[in-house]
Amino acid sequence: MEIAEIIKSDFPQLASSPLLVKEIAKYGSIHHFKKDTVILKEDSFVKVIPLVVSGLIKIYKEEENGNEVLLYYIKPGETCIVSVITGEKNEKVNVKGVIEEDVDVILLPKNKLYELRKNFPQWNLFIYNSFNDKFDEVIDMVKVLTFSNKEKRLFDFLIKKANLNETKTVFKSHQEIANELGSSREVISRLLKKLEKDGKVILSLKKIKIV
Amino acid sequence: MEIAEIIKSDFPQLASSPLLVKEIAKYGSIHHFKKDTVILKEDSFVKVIPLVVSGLIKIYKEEENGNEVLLYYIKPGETCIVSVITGEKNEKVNVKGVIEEDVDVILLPKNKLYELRKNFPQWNLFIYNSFNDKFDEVIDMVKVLTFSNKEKRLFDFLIKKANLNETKTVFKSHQEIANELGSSREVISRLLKKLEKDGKVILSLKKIKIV
DNA sequence: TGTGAGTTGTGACAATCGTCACCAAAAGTC
DNA sequence: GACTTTTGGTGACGATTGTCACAACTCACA
Repeated sequence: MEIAEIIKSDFPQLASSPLLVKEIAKYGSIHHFKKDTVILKEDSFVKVIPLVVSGLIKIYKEEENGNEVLLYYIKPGETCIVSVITGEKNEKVNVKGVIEEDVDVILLPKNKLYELRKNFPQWNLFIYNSFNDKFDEVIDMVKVLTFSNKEKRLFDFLIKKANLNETKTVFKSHQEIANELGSSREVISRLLKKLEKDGKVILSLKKIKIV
Repeated sequence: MEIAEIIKSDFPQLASSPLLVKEIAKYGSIHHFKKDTVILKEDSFVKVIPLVVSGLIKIYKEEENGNEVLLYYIKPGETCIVSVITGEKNEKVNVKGVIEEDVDVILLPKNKLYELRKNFPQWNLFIYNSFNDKFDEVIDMVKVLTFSNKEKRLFDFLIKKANLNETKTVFKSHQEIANELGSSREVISRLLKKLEKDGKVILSLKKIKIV
């Protein structure tokens, strides 16, 4: 499929400007990345801006000691605001981005950012919206972390993750979940067992179905 | 002092464009707000965008049950990104903003936002920068909330808050701190006592000095 | 100078959660 | 099929933290 067609169907906010669509089609290129590919490396400079067409990208923060904190996922129809902002500012990235499920992305060269920002208000609004969405997500995370226990945090995570696919199922091991939530495997196992007893999830190997 | 002068001395990023300074001077107006004034109300629409000249604004999220979560402070030289973004999007605000220390602000009418964004790349970059800064702060908060105990969280908070004035002193009661950190007064008292024993702070009534 | 509201100190207790230890079950490998 | 690796289950224990209870202190102001 042509880039212009993809933008029109998957990025409605950008599609409202035919000139902008043309511009993106002209300078963008389609790429495919496989699961576990690192697409954002801490302390590196951004060269391209991704517009996610399919798949899922995980953005998280990694500590010196190997700990990680999940921040959010980038879904189809979204872009990576960290890339956009650090790209515009010519600064180093301070989060990590990894392909969670194979993605198709349109990549825009970083040096086109200024032009897009200057000439296309729709682009700017798209960025503002993206920023707003992710900011809200992270703020909500702060709220949950402040007032809720791990069980709520875990359940919130499962709901959010499960909603990203049709089967309402999370395909992850307890260890993987523990890593993303900054907890330990044993705790996650226990809490999942409790959620199962309460009829909220159904567990099987590397597979958690939301009831 | 003239608005143009203030911009030039306190908002270097904006001052790089004389035309932009002129524009802000033309449509902005200086206002003073006293401590505890609510300047951002949840579920309301933004009418003006503040550029903080002096003082401090506290941005936090309030729960239904009265709980609050401190998100960040807006210092002199900064603007309120939540206002900018929700202003541009014509959406309701979902956080609360209260004057923490008497402020002088330049207020810009919301309907000038589009023009500024469209005509002045410096404005846009200023907004991007502001967004980036606050996003980083909140992300860091997620990290601390995930991996650190209350003592670290409390000490981080004190450091950050104390650095906003020259005396390295936080003028707050234990109860107020507990509210902002989503904890209880007793816990904060205990931890502060511990910090004092460890020689990290000096306590007196409604006053905590960082050593 | 005495009173009261607001602020701080602290012990006791329970719930939550991280960690260690060890086992069981499932999947992959030869 | 035997072995190894990965994944999941669970008891025990201690540290952290929220809560209740109650005492003590500080300061404004009458």
